[in-house]
Amino acid sequence: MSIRHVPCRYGDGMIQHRATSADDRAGTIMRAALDVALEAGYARLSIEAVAARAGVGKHAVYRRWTSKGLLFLDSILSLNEPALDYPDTGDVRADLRHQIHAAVDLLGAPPWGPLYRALLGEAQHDPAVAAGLVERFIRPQAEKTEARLRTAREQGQVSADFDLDLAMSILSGPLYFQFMITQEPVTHAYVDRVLDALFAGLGPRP
Amino acid sequence: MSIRHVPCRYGDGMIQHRATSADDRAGTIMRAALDVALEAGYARLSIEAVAARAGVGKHAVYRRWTSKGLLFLDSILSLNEPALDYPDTGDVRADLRHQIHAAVDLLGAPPWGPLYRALLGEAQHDPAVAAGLVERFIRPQAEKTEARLRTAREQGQVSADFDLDLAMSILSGPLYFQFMITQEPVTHAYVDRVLDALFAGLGPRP
DNA sequence: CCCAGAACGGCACGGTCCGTGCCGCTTTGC
DNA sequence: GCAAAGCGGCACGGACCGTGCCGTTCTGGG
Repeated sequence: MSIRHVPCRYGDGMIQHRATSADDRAGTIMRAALDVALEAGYARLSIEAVAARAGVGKHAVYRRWTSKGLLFLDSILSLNEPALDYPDTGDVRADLRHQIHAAVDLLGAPPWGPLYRALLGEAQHDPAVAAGLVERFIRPQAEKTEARLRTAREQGQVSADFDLDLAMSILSGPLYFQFMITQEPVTHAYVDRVLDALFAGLGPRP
Repeated sequence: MSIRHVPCRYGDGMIQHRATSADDRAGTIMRAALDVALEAGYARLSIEAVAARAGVGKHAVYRRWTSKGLLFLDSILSLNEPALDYPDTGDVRADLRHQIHAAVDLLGAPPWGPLYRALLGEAQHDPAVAAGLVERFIRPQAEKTEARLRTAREQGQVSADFDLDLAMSILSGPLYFQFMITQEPVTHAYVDRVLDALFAGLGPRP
């Protein structure tokens, strides 16, 4: 059996191409990219190194991805697209805490933490990577966050005035700040302190 | 008159070197780096291009900076180290708003916005750049923010429970998220919405 | 079943930029 | 006034880039 024009099985960063059920070349290449990045660091991730590691020609890479950044984006997302959903136990703070702890455990610490940081760095230089990252990872997460907070707001667990469009920025922003700017570890304790501060607000309470 | 071992006149990223009052080579090189970055983008910023633009040999660059990232860090900071102080009018929200608007105007929009984004991207790949950026720009800003909020807390304008160590993360994090992750414009209106949400808090008000 | 076309691995190429030597000259500071 | 250090210019080997061109293998429509 053969498939023609596999519809972005490996993401929008990929160029469409033919493939068969036996065509694991794209997967092989992405796995090789992760291997090289894990072993040598993102700085030494080159198309040549990936092709050599995967045992394919450079054309096989260039035919599928237009840049190293998009290859790396697909490589990372091919592993982590599942998970990171919100539970709904009825207690929004507990649910947020639980989901953010899971996200931080996955993306904030080795082995994936350094690679996720490198991907975010690449996004600062390559608009295509930034767009793909937002479209395929950040926005879906933002929508889940917004949905969970909307439910909570209807139940009176979140201020009726709260601007849901800002939810992702306000909840994740401080954690990304810690991760990307100060580059100190993002611990569960830190997440908890941020959540406490955000729910309480800066303004004085009567 | 001559000076020996100029003490980091151009920042910690620089290697110590002799200089005289007539030695404007470091300044010339940094200005050339900014010129090249502004004209061609950070991606095409190479030591060779900077040296050629500055009219110096490559050694003159390598003798002063150990990496392209540290040269770029010094170049950016050499322009923007002043300003960005907090006023104290007695109204903490107005003061925060005023200072953040100024910071966003300077670093969030052309011509410096794209270069600041590139610098933050470089910091994701080069720990020395990240460390220098935090030490020389982020931490001083954090301390100013903390100081202003401490005063406000003593005056009852900020919740007595608020964790001042988190001030910079919580106030700046959402803006950096918008700037680096979604890469949408950081407008004054956006800053105001974030401030409103942070002061109100997520939790329901009685 | 066959064959045109596409993808393949391998190789080589010119190009850019790296970081480092060496040369001969100028500036510096004891 | 002289040794040392910095200087611009130049050339080098090396890493990767992105792109051609081989001859081979796979694939899918007729």
